Amino acid sequence: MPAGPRTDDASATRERILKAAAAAFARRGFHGTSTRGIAAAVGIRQPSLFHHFPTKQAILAELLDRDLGPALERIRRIRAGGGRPAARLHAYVEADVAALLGFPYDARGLYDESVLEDPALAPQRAAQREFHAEVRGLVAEGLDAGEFHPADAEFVRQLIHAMTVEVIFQAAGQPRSDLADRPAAIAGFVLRGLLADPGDIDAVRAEAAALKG
Amino acid sequence: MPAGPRTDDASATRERILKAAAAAFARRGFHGTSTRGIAAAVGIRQPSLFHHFPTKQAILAELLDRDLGPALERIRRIRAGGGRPAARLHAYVEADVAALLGFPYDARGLYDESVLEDPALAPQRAAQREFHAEVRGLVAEGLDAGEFHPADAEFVRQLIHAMTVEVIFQAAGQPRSDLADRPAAIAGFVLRGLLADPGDIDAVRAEAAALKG
DNA sequence: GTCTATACTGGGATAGAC
DNA sequence: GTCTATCCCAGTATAGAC
Repeated sequence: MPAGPRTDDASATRERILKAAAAAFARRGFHGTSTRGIAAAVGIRQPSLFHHFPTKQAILAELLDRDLGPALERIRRIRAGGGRPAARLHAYVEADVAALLGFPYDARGLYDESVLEDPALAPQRAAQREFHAEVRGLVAEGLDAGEFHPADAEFVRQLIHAMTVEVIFQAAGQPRSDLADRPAAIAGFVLRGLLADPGDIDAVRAEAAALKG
Repeated sequence: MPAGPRTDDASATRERILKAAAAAFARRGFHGTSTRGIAAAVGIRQPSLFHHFPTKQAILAELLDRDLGPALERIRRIRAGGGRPAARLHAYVEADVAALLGFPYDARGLYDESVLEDPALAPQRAAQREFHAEVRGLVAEGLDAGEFHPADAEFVRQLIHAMTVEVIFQAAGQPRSDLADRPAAIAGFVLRGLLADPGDIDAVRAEAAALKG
């Protein structure tokens, strides 16, 4: 049990650094954010940051890990389960949007710039690739089954990604209660846009709800 | 007629700077892009940039102007015209996506970071606000007419924005011929997602086509 | 219109005291 | 674990020759 007052303080500060850094990345982008600015927001001096993280990139890496890890787990669980592709995609979009809204750090700045191309962030880049491949695979299943309008799976994946991410730009500064309907709203919007047979939407929604429970 | 060989060279270099800067902003973001990098891509030395643009921000400002000016004109023309809101929205999305695909500079890096908040870019920020207000107004018309699923107009506007912008992330490095169907594909996707009556989509598409001609 | 040389600033990271 | 002091580099922008 390596926990004690000193450890608690340290991890609390680490947490505040992650929060402040995420907020700053969201506002100014990674390159536009200075370690001095992060430190000021936390209430410590700039060099003190480096007691908690070896580099500025390491802060970003940790934020990415905390987002990507659960995201990968979610999509893999859904892909491994049963149900028709359209229902599983609906369930995935709902779960992903809900997770983004519940993410305790501001995720807006995490994926914008191509900071991921830096070799130091290769693991995170790889995780993101895997995640995208899983989503694309799920879309491809629906296309192969003839459930969706014919389209390029990667193109559709990007549209879905754009919409799920968009919700966090809305979320900033809004009360949670106003956003409770977002997961279902976005999943519904996506599926209505995709489904070859529009009348199918209610059945898909019902099956997706069953998959959740 | 202020044109001559020297002027041609100068404006040609200006053009190459805009292209190179846009590509760099897309890859690294505004803050992640150095004037040295832009100059190297153009094939001149870093200080020579400042003969063509007073500051690095001025390069971004010009790129924004070239995108926002026509975009505002497009949405205003559509809003001033007739037709039911759903058809006009379809026509707008098609026109906007087509324009983005035809934009001669890489637009991916132009709106990501909140560089627009800098006072030096206040005019561009104002233009963007106006543009958003027009789109939101068009969406609100459709909502008021009962043509769309009930939703927040600003939320819908952001979803539309995310999808139209997403296309330029796809466009990078792809042959134009593969993208010819994108405007119609995205407009169709958006309208299917929005329409309260899914069976309406063909009528909307037909009226949108008439509006174009 | 582009060059070299350079001023000046801000930012990431280290050293070492407390 | 945080501090002060400081190093070092990258980046924007200017001066002035050609």
